[in-house]
Amino acid sequence: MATATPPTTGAGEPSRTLALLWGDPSATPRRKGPGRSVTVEQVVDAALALADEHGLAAVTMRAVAEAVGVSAMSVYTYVPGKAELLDLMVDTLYLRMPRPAWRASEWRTRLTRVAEANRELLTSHPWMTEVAALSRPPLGPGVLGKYEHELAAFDGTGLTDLDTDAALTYLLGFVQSHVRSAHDAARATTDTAMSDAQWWEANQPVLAQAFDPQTYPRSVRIGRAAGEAQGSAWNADSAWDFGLDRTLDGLAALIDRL
Amino acid sequence: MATATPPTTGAGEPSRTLALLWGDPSATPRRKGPGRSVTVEQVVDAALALADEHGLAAVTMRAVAEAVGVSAMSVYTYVPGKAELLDLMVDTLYLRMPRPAWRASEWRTRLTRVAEANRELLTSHPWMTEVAALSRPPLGPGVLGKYEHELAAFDGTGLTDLDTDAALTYLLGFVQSHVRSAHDAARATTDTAMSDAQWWEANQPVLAQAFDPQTYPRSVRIGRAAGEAQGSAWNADSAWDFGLDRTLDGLAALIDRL
DNA sequence: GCAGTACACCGTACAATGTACAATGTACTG
DNA sequence: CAGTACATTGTACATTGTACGGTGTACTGC
Repeated sequence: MATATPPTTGAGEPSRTLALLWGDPSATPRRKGPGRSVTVEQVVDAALALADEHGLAAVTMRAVAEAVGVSAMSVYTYVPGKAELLDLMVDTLYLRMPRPAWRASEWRTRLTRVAEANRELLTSHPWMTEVAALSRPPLGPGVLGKYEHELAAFDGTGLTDLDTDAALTYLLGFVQSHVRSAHDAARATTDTAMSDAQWWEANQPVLAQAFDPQTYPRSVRIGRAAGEAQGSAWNADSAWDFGLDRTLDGLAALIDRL
Repeated sequence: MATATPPTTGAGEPSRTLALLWGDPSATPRRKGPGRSVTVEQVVDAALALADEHGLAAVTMRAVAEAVGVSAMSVYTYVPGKAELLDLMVDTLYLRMPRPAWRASEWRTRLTRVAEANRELLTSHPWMTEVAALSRPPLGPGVLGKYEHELAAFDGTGLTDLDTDAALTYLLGFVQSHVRSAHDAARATTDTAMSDAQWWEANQPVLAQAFDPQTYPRSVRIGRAAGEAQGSAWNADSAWDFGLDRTLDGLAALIDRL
């Protein structure tokens, strides 16, 4: 960051990002200067590989540049800045998601597929939960195609247009929230190189005094119960099943009422 | 970041953070050396003020130091590092939340209050959605007190301990996800100094081609409908009402079934 | 009262980041 | 063939968290 003010995305030419996202139709017949050594797609793929293998923090302009074999500053001739690169990464992955036709007649089955597909995507690319916004995504072909496909899963539910949109956002919000929690939990045990049990053991003296059953009766009881039942205070698969059932039941109250 | 490896939190002495969170009972009778110029609480409050007024990015160790009137490095005699400072900030705000007794007899009313209290907190301190983890929070008195209080809202629902915990996490997940979206949407219009309408206008040429009603029939129809109905593609209050109703209905399917 | 020591405080320094800027060279247009 | 637009690059700068070592202070043991 060069300045203290928040980095403005593509200041001056707001459509530059959109042109990039939509593949810039007037790009093929280039005019002057030397040929480009790589392609935007290669740059984005390199960034994706870095993020998947070493986390979002590993996606630096220099690292991306080295991965594609150009200097750091050359990356800026392909993308206006890092923010736009991240947008492209997200849209690219959205674009590559499979879009099978909705055969199932039950809306619950279709929405379960939607949720599971998103869970898989975010689990394979955990950094996306730190980047992908639900309410103001980059309007690229990936985002739009995904949106259209997932909206189609609501066909036949009888929901209004506005309710369909709200329902989809709600469903995706659950998935994102869940994967984010799962990722946080996994990272906590991973990068401290300390299991739940070890951590608990090491902090026994402080915790014994803090976790007073008189002051926090429910917390202590539930903490113990959760630990015994699922080996840890938080189990990803249990939470997923619980949350998805609740979400679909919540939507059922709207859909099946009609 | 001094090294390329991820910063380990309190390496060597894992209970240091906990001692800080719980107010370090053996801290009052200090032994040697000069008296401390400020207190941990002052440091945390300064960091909170910075985050609230200028966003999370404004919370730098130097800025915090200057705000309390010490040098940058002196902050490290109060907190082990920035990660711990953020933990303290979160726990402090949790600790200060009001905890009114649960008078309402209807569980839906009580859970609505829980959701609204969290929405208010996160809306007043939007940076918390970037920091606060649902699944592995800092185990301080604020987190624990809040947890206990919110668990109590489920008294009388007949849920098992495990289900109560899962239900609370689910409810809070919705709130966090919602506020995050609202924050993203607000920031998008704010720091580009461009309204929804202006943005749409400026990108008309590209968008007209991209938003093809043949390829994306539902998206185009719904985008238009949303824009006309609520002036923007995403309306925070509508989304809140929708989501909260769905969440409570989803839980009702579990609770009222008993 | 004095020596010793533990600790608060601070200045300096370093590695890493995004990216502005200006120089250099290339390949197309007239 | 001259001119120019553009890809590529090295250097540079501001900003970040924090490691390190020096300095002075106030308490402990004699």
